[in-house]
Amino acid sequence: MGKNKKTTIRDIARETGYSKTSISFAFNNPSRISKEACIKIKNKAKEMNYFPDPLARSLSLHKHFSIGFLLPQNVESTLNNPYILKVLEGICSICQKKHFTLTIIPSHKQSNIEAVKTAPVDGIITMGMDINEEIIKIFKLRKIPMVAIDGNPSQNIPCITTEDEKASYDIMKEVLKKGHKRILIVSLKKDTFSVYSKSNVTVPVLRRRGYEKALEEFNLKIDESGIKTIESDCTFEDGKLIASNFIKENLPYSAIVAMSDIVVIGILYELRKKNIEVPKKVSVVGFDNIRESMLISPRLTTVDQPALTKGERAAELMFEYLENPLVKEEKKFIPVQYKIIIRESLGNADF
Amino acid sequence: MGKNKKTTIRDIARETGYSKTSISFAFNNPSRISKEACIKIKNKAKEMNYFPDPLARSLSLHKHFSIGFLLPQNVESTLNNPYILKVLEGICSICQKKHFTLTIIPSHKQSNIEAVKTAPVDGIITMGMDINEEIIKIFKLRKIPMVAIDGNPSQNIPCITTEDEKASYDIMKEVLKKGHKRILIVSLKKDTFSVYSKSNVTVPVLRRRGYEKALEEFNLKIDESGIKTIESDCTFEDGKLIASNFIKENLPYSAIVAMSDIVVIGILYELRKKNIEVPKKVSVVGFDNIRESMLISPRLTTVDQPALTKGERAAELMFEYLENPLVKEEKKFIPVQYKIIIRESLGNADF
DNA sequence: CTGAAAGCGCTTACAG
DNA sequence: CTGAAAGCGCTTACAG
Repeated sequence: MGKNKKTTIRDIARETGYSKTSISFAFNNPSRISKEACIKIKNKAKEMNYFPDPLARSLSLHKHFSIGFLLPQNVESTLNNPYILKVLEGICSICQKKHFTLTIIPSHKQSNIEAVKTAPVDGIITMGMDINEEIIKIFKLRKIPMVAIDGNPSQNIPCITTEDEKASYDIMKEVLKKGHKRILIVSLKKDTFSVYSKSNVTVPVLRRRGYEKALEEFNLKIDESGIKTIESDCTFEDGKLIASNFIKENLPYSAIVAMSDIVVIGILYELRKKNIEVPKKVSVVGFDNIRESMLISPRLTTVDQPALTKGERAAELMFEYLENPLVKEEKKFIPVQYKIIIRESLGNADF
Repeated sequence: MGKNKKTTIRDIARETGYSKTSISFAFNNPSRISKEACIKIKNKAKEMNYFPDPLARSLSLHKHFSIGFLLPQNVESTLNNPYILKVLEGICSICQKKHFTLTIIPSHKQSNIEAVKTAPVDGIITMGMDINEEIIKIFKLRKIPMVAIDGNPSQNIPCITTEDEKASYDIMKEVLKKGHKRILIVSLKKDTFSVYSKSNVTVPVLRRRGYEKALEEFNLKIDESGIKTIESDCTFEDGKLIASNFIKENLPYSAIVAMSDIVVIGILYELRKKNIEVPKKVSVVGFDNIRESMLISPRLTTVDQPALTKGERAAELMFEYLENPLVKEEKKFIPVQYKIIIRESLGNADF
């Protein structure tokens, strides 16, 4: 005891007189040995506090019993975003059901390739469009399945996705129907939710396209006639910052349309602090429908994304691949329903 | 390629003519071989898309390069609690820095023992007092370190803890100073944040003690003279439920004191929905100071717990043990500062 | 029902 | 600078 080494299968074999094979069977396949042997072994194991080493077991079995979640950005911004956390919860609840652990893989800009190479997982769920081709290659080399959430269908990776363009079109339309003509679009940096940005199809790009399409129908265009766009980090803090600049500039827009609720929550927080009434002075809409959206005053008009469901579907798909490798080649694409949620933060434009 | 097996160290050895030893050195200890050998090997490795198998590497090294976080409750309630998520973020940010992954271990009531046995981690961070002795035993057998957040100092496990009793005393005192005499205490179930409840010292118990002490000073006592206590799950939903019962009963209390912000947020949400003014009709205070506390109207009076810091400290302590096994025996106890946050949700009792 | 042996893919003390 | 060999602690096809 104490500092010595932990008990191994060999110790139990020695002590019981059975072979390592039998010990192993006692734990994994009791029907292969006699009842008597099994009982003796189990007893001795209990007595000696033996249980199979997970690492060795994994090596033999070629299984880690864990699925990975590759963070789309650094920890600070991802784990601060209620939307992502909700997705994580969905994944984790399926893992719980399957008795798997969930391995969070923080992604450094420089080293996420390394992280993906070494992560002790049976499969990886990524988030965001436009996954680095090199990362995809590693998955293939490691022969582990991969599922993308909010992925880009064209990358040939099974994915669970919201129709971002259409949803953005819809919510912008709501804003325009209220008569708004001077609009500040709070965009996300182009590589937000991109494990590694290279192509041009990312979530922010799609959402922007949706906005543009709706604007067009009203003869409006970004960067012209009072429609401006700025980029923000996907954080509460950046939302506050944007709002305070907005205030300094004397509220040059009648509506703010943002690509992420957490940013909007920051904006609303700051506006309220400065006693700028919403939607009287300015209307605000978001995207995601996180819990905070219905807590804040006024409650937020936004696009509901079923984050929990997304996580669950992704994990379920992953387990399908894990449990039935034959399915693997099938490239699935699972769309998930969004919903426009109209609440008080959107009002009529004040002509 | 394709369906065949992945490239191993032996393939590279065969192709380059060097031994497996040299291949390994090229990756882990280049100074042990000639520059020329190293280059040749690296090139061939790149050409053949070789990288060391993480599992095999772990087995040899006896390291997983991952630390575990044992969820104190099922996924649904833990990953829904912003306080716990903030702790998780703290842990994860340290893992990111150390290039480790973070393995979330969902805990089923029946099988968390099993989960702890098999989790592929180098150390485990738990949350909550009163950790099951059997679980502690497994850590010892696995020879992996353990750090408890909100742990019970008497259990002889290094822990990061808020002075729950004192903090609860302080906040209750604030409520009493405002003249409240009819108070509803929304307690957490006794085993909340307990991996496995057995002893009597759990977070809810300590908080209750703090409340009682403050009440005593005002000659008040739980279950007497208008002070009642009810238990809730640590969820937003249960908060809503409590509030709606409270409303049905015609607001028999002038103040609600709850042990968890997320519950309070549910309560406030429901009160607002029913147009019960806070703090005019009833005052409300919480515990944790999650972000939602300052978003909701009215903003919440509560106890600030530095959740992020807790997670960071716990992880840092863990890495200290991992990097310097000699420190291991030292039983550290790191207290973390709380702070009473006074906001609008607490008002004077209406005499 | 039971066991000897090969294998999982690495790392590393040791010898040369 | 280099390599043969043992070892990490399991699992399992195969033979008896």
